[in-house]
Amino acid sequence: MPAPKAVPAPARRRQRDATQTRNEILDVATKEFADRGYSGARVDQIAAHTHTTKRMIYYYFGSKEQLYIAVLKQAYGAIRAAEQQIEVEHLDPVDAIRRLAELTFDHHESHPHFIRLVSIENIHHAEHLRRSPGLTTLNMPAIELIAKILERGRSSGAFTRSVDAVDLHMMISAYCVFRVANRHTFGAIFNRDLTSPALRDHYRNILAEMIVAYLTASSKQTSTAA
Amino acid sequence: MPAPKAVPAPARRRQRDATQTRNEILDVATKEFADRGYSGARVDQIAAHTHTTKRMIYYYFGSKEQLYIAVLKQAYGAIRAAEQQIEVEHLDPVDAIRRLAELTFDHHESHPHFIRLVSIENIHHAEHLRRSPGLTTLNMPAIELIAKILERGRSSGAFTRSVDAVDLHMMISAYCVFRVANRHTFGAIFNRDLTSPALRDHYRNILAEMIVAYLTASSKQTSTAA
DNA sequence: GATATAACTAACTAGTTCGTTCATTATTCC
DNA sequence: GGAATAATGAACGAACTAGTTAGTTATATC
Repeated sequence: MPAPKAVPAPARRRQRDATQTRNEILDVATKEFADRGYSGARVDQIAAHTHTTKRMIYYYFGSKEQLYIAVLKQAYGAIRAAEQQIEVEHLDPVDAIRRLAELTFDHHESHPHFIRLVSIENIHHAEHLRRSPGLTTLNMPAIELIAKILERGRSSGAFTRSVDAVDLHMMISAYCVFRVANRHTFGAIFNRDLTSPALRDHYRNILAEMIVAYLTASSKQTSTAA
Repeated sequence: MPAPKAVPAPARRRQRDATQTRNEILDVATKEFADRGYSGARVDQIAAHTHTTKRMIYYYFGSKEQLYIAVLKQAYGAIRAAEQQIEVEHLDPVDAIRRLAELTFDHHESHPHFIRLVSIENIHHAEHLRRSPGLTTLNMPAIELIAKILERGRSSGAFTRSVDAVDLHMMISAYCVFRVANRHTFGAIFNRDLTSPALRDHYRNILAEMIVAYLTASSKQTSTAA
């Protein structure tokens, strides 16, 4: 037994607190990287926005790149954790997939930082993601979930197509990610704020309708085989 | 005797050619910016990949930022020009919208540079796009085209929903852009190359089916109004 | 062929940026 | 309480980078 540590921890921040310092750096770095991109982010800026100094960034993370990788890891970890929470097994297939799409939509809506980091990582050809074991874990829970719903829908006859789970995930993600990631150029060109709160329900519903329509389409339109 | 120099200069490039130099800089800059992002791009690198020098970049474009804006302008111009070429008025509404989706798909497939520039511009909150008059021209031809098809589909009864042209454009773009823009992270996580030539027809068909299914869905699934 | 000017070049500068050095202070363990 | 170790800070520097200076050469025009 390593001491019960009966200290009441008096709401006071310890003068030296490794994990808190580390976490603060990570949080500030997340914002800076998401905001300015990898090359655009400035280590000095990150330091300036913490209660500590640049020296600590190098003490804890070693380099700008490793800090960025730590930020990526944390961001992906949060998303995976959220995916684990999705509970739609009790719904019938159509409602389940609709619910899943809506939850994905809401989740992206509330995590713009994550989406920006993903965009940034794509600009860099996912080189950091690829080099980080643990981040590329396949068999994500979200895919397993979709696969199960698709299977149920197929056997119940509710879904008229055989659809691959990863493909469906891509269809849903594409819509959700685009709306957040490309809102600035889209807004500039079409003068429409895709992420305006007033339009949120509208766009969430379109997504759900689109996915359900695709899965349940009557077979009349199959392919115009040019 | 220092060489006769009677060479007839056969189809020789002019030693001084303003437009060619300018265009070369623009082409090289497009690649550099698309490849490394705005902050990641190096003016010296761009100069090194041309037949001219860095001074010429400043001679013709004034600054890194103005060069970047010129690159953006050219890229958007090319896309607009391509959109003008789309000719689907002779097809019935369902085939027309399917064709439009497929053409959009193919167009994005063959212009990854443009998609990367758009991603990069979004990282920068579209600040350059917004400040460039002429780039934010509304009433794009693509939207007009979609609006016409939607109208025809509605009145013929082929389409069962009232859909906004900009929204439909967004749905199509989201799918096409995501597949190209996010292929690296998607590939790293799901071990699937979305842009693999072997899968191109597969993904193009999914898009077309999805859009057509949405527009022609029988009204049974409207909203599970939770 | 002389002249004007557009096109061009090499080398440089001022400022930035990542990363480090060296010294100091708090905390833990005995 | 004292030693060992973990955490911290101020200032520095080497390398890089956008932008400039000062001068040169090709081309068109007369």
